[in-house]
Amino acid sequence: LQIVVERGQSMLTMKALADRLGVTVAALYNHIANKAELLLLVQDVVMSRVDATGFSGLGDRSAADCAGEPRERLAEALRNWSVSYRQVFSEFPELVPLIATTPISGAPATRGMYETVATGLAVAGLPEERIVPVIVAFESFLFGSAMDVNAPASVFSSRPYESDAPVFAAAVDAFTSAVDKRCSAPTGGANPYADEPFGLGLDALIGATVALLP
Amino acid sequence: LQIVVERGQSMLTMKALADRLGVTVAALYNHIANKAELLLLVQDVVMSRVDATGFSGLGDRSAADCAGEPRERLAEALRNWSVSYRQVFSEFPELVPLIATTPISGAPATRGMYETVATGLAVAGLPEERIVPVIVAFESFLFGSAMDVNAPASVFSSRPYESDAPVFAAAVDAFTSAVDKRCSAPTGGANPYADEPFGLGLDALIGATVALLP
DNA sequence: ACCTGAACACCGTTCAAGT
DNA sequence: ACCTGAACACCGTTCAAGT
Repeated sequence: LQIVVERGQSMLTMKALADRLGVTVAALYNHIANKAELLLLVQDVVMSRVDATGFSGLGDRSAADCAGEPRERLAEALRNWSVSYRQVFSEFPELVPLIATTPISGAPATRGMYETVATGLAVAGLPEERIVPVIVAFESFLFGSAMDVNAPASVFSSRPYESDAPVFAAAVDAFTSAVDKRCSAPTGGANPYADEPFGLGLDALIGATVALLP
Repeated sequence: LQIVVERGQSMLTMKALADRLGVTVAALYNHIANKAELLLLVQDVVMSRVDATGFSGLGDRSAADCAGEPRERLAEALRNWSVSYRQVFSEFPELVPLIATTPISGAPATRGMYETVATGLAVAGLPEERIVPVIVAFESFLFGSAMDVNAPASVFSSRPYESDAPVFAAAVDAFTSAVDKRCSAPTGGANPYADEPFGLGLDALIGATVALLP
């Protein structure tokens, strides 16, 4: 029955909408202690959709056809994982603040993902005490980026008031018109203006991470 | 009277606690349209506490005693701004998701900060169409970092379950014991384990930004 | 112009009572 | 073991009525 509850990764996460199970609100409390526990279950099923498989084959030095040198392969794994991570959580923006401050105790899929990523970083040669800082730095950026995707495309539209911020307004115009010119959305975000900042920050973090390798 | 309301940057932002004004909840609706408008006012007063003054003197090439070369000075301005930004919003974590997705229309202090930062980046020589992406990338990281500060220090404590994530658990141990050894908190965060990831990501973003200068 | 009191629809949670 | 119905304390919002 919990499995059905977990399927309710859909929006709002309100009990009223969890009544798609054709059940009273009070009945839910026979299966979960409180809403926090429900959100933990949802968090874990959402986290399980993040693709961290790129970190798995990082130790295979024997294969002669392994793509590129180790630095390149780690960069690729970090990039794919980050894109997937942002993609998944941009669909559940209301979960972001919760996940960012929630202990992972009792969330098996979440722990599994951390284990995969940590293992990949370790076999790539990252010093052990740097693994967690790297992961946390990436996650901080990814959480913020996921929220940014759900910002309205007009976050910076201060059109009627432009006069008191001319330089910034000009920079917004220069950026938005540059984006409008090349129409394709590289990482497929909903907010077209969110992709370039994401790529810029992601490249910076990846570059700094591979620079930590011996 | 609104000024007094703005003073209520204190926690909870609930109307019930806004009754420190010795007034009924309903009376508030004579001054604001709804809670969203109130939060906009709070957002702006919080944003006004972010220190962006480091970007102001960036154009002074005449002064012979200007500290270091332009790249160094921009890096310093970005660092001070980021530390202040994270510091301020780590005190109001519940505002972060709101601010990250709220248009800045009608928020004068917020617009003022963006103008200062944008001007600093422009005079430093950053191409105009890169200004907004850089700011957004920084903010994404800063929002995530601010939430991370408010995560319990034990976000990664999966003690009883360690067995199924041995590599990650070892990495957590290596990191936490390394932090515990050097007791000082560099940026003064509440969560001592949040400072190193923040510094790591911040250095990465700063490095990538100055690399964009011609 | 500004405030109060009462009401409304919502939310998370509890609990006695049923089967 | 699992569900219901009713109740509780809370929240944001509205509105008639006061001064």
